Amino acid sequence: MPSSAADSGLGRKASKEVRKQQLIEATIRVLALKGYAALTVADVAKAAGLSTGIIIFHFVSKDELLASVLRFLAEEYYNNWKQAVAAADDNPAAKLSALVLADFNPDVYTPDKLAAWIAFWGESQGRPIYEELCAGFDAERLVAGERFCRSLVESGGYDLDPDITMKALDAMGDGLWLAVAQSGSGLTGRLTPQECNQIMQASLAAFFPRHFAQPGR
Amino acid sequence: MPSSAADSGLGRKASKEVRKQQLIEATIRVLALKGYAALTVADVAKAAGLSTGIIIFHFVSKDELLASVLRFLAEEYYNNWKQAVAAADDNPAAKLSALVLADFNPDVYTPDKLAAWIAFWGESQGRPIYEELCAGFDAERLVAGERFCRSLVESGGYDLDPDITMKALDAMGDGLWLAVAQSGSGLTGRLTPQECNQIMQASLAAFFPRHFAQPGR
Amino acid sequence: MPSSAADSGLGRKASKEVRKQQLIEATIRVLALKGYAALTVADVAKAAGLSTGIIIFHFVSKDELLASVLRFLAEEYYNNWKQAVAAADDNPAAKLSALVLADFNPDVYTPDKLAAWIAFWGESQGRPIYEELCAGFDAERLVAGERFCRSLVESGGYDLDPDITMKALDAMGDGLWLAVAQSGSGLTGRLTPQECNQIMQASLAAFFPRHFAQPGR
Amino acid sequence: MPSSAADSGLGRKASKEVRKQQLIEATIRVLALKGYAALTVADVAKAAGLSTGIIIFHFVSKDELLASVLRFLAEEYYNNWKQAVAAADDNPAAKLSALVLADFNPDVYTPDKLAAWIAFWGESQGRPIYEELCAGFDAERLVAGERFCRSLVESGGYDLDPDITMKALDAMGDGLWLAVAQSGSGLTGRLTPQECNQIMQASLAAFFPRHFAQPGR
DNA sequence: GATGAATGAGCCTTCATTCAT
DNA sequence: GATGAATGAAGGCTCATTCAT
Repeated sequence: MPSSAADSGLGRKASKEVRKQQLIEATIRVLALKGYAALTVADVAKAAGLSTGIIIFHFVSKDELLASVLRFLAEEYYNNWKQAVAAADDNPAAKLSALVLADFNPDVYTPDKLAAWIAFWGESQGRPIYEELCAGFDAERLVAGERFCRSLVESGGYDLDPDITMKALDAMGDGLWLAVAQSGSGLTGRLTPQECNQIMQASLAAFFPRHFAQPGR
Repeated sequence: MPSSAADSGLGRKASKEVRKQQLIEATIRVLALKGYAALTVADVAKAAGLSTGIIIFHFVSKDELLASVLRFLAEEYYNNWKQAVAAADDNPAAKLSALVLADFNPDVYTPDKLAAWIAFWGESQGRPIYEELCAGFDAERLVAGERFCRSLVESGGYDLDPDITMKALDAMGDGLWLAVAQSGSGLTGRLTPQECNQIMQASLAAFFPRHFAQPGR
Repeated sequence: MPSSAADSGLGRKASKEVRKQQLIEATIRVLALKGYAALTVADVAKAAGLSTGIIIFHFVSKDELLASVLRFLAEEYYNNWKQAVAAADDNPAAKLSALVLADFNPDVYTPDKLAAWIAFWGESQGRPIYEELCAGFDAERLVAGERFCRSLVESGGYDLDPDITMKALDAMGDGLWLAVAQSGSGLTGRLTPQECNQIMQASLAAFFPRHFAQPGR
Repeated sequence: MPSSAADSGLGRKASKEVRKQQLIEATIRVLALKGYAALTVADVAKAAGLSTGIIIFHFVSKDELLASVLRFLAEEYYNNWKQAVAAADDNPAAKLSALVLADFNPDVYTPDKLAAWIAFWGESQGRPIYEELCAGFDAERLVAGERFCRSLVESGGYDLDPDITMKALDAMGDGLWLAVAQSGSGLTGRLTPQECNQIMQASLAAFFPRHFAQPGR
């Protein structure tokens, strides 16, 4: 059967890595569409325009496929904020802003990808993969963010605990992702990545008014 | 066969409603322990100290059991914040505080229950149940919170958009729940409901410094 | 819950035998409605306006209930043709006619009852009950019929084998029952007991034209 | 695992249609052996020397498997009498004889296949499949048979109603099938296809003595 | 590499039977 | 006698995985 609409135009001779990436992306689409529990290898095969056999061939098992997807997402996430922070002006405000706003880079984060993330969150109970793959990365980001917050608190004389503030911003980021991910379901009050960006900027301005301005004012 | 440890001491002839509630609570425990995808009817039966047959007898199907669990959680959530707001002092600051802190009432929200919520979030894609049951409740809470924020903004002269502020607080609440739910997994930086309460209070103080003080200062 | 429409007006104190008969009749109705494979004890209970427990109480098991139904039908069948033959005029033509037409006595044979019979035929494979209960009765009827046929052949000088003739009439009787039983399903060309009677009389006239006239002529 | 005795020597990669036919035939064998109610997918799989999964893979559900069996039987039945009538000499007596005797063609109708038919008769209540698949075919055969009877009545001057006569012969055919099908159960007076043929010929001779002779005389 | 028929373990669901009330 | 919640064995169906082609 010739390639489906989802095939991305790759022929039968795609290299090993290209094919794996193609399957990872198909899995993300299915995860967003059906959730973790309802995802089957056959669904992924169909979404990729390939057969079920080839998935097991490349990934050994369904669990390993899903672990590869999570690994891809985690690395992409890490690279995305790392690079955003590196590219930012060399002052704590710009760095912190880059760190927390990187999560809403529309080039990287479509609702589909966020929905895939939420699906993994929901399944992190009882499965050690999530922790194994994400715990270190998460911690590093929290530590970096807290350092920037501390600099701002010290230089701006804010009455804030930098640890608590970073945890608040981190939690808000997760919550906004959830809202974006559920936007596909038509839930009331759900958001676009652009709106999230605005909400996050407004929050930065609330916590650090002498370093950030309310957006749009 | 003697009752298992999970039986809660209820005899064979518990009333229909009591038995259903007992099964709903067992389901929440399993959801927290194994996640949505790995939950089986047999797991729930074992956790409740009953047989698999009785679950279908009372709930018709596994899907209907899970819908009943979500319905229970959604109603409990609604009643919890409604009652907290009603019991609060009659001023917008107290009302808003009651609204957003109700989510961390330790009498209601154990890590288990939050993990169950996250499991449903992860599966809300592709299943209309979540939206059907929760959309209206969620919207009502956002509207109420925004009204309190607007009062504070007007009386306190803050440079804030009430809608955006409430969405920020709401997202933060969801993100904190996620952090609590994952505390069972040993993930770094995860939180207890008490810490969440503190973080949320700190955030209220950041947004509305003339109405709330930083906690512990 | 008070008695359903199917209760036949019998109160809670029905005697053992009356209650068993009530349950047998409910089973026949269910058999006609749903067939043998789909019949459940709960269906019968509902049709009788009673609980499932009482069926097992009276009949020990579902198999025993169904055996009782078949036993009832077989005995009713036996008594019906025996009595019809006994009541007939004392000549072979009248006796044979009474024998084969007894199957279409509308006081005894409603489409429901015939459908129940067919359901048992369909399940007679692999279950010895049918044979155990019916073989002797069937044989006795065939022997009696053959004797009447033989008398007619001898007295009428027909070029017929009495054994084969009786088997033909017997098979036709079964086939006509099938047609009546399926009349509930709306199958084309299906028949009423009255039409069967006519067809059977026409056949008697064909086999033994000097003893029977074509009906309606 | 080596193929069982029932495998018929077909390898793992039989074509889709061949495999489906193989499973249909296994189902007929099980139907004859255990009846409709007791038939399980596992029984059929075992009888075919295959696994249970492959049955659902090819037929979607047990119900669809059984419907496919009935469809096969109905088409085979239709083709059998159609072809027999077409091959017969071009006169009404030969056509009618071919029509009614086709049912006892020993190349097509083994006791197993007849038992499978009876099993479907018994379950036709409450299930519309039987009617859907067979009603049209049955009607066409009755109409054709009646036409032949009418020709004979007109040319032979018989005092018969062609419609009633054909219904009588049709019912007799069904009843004889029933007798053959139950021959496996050791019921007294049960018949072989050859005996049925003889009985049917005797009946044709009884109805139309100027066109058919009593067999064996 | 790629396919898809085939396998079989595991799960949801049904339902005859039990038994406390 | 009668009820109906509870049990648990059995069966239909799903789906990850295998493997002949």
